[in-house]
Amino acid sequence: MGLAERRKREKESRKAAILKAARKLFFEKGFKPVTVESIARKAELSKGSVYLYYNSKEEIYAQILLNDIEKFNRKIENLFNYGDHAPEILYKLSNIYIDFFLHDTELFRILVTYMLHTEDMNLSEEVNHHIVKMTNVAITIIEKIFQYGIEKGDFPPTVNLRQNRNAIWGLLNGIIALHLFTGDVATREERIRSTVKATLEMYVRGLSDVNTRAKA
Amino acid sequence: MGLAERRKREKESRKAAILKAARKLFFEKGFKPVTVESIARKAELSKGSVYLYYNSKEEIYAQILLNDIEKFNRKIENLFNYGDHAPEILYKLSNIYIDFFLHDTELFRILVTYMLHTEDMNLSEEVNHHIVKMTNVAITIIEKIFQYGIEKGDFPPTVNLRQNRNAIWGLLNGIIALHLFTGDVATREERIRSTVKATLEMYVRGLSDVNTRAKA
DNA sequence: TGAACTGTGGTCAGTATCTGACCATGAGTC
DNA sequence: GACTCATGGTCAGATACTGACCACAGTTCA
Repeated sequence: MGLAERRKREKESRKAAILKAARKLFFEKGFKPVTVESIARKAELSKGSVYLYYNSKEEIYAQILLNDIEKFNRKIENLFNYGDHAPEILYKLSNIYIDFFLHDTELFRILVTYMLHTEDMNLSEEVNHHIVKMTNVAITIIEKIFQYGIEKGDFPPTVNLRQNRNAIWGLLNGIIALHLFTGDVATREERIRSTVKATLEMYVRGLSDVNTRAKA
Repeated sequence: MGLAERRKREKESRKAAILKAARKLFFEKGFKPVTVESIARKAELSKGSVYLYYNSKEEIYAQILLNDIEKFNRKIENLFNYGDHAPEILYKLSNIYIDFFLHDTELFRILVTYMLHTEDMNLSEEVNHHIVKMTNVAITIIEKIFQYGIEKGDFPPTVNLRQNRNAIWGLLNGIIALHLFTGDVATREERIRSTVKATLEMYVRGLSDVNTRAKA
């Protein structure tokens, strides 16, 4: 409650307004079609002011990614704290991951592009770093779920961590991609969630069958 | 939702912040002891900025008075619209008037000073004008209530409008003044309201008695 | 009584913040 | 390969804000 505090508050409020405006536009149109001028107008500022708070259009984009990734990390932080069985944790993680991309389809496009090793996105090292980091976090957590599942007896001890981790990661992204870019938008969420759910159930059943058959 | 609108909004927000800060300080300490610097600090601005929005300390004060007076006027606007009998309207007006000064005891002090014709407040013509105007509005409404009471048969047609108007105005201010500046603050509101209520009831009964006795 | 002191309303030169015309560049067109 | 167009980024000028400073009224004290 002072003069300096007020100015600091207003500065942060400006930065947040720019980010909020940019997020909406990026979400609607993607990266390239959004002009800095349009971000400025939506944030009720001039273009020059936008450059007072961020050094480039890309920096704005990177900041949005960073925020989203942090939010994702916070959400998966507690996955193991509810005493769920491994398949349930796997299912919860999938839904968090789906939420994430329903909220930011553009990020998914970047992620896919990144995974395909194309360089035409022309993203900075910083942005790339965030994406890599997030990808690693997600992949690592899947591996941890399998590890946990083995320890708890949900999965047979013979499952190959790395192999299953990659399989889940692949099927998750594959299903999301398939539905995110095709079909009716209105039914998209429902289609993704139900397909992922069914596929995961099938997959987990398959894991146990292997075990059962091995025992028989 | 545009750039110009945002700047206008922020300007108004600054003016409002200054007024809000000043109101609190004036209410606590009166006019003189409040420094412009203290208003600025409470509004999280510098003194110079305060002078960007208002030309003088007195102008700030006048603006607060004006706002309060306008609020008062809005409240009494509908007094006649509920089909109440004249004594009830009189009672409601009294309570609005009491609310007004419980909210701004300093204004009451000014009003009393003004009514005593002393010039030591050194208020500008503008401030004086507002006070006169408000006083006139209140006095006029009391007279109207008596007029209305005669028409509706609540009061005998023989009552002298001007005489009764002055009497009510005097007793109202007298009771408020007595309790506002004496006794325990905690019980102040209750003391004022109950005394005014009892006095008004007595007064109205007196009016009718005159009528009854005249008829007998 | 008047010199010195004190406190505060009001000023203004300096600083921070904001703006949009302008420039450089790259993509698309013929 | 010259031209047009769109847009990311720059910067000189405009706007908003700050606090040291001044004038002066009121107070103290010899």
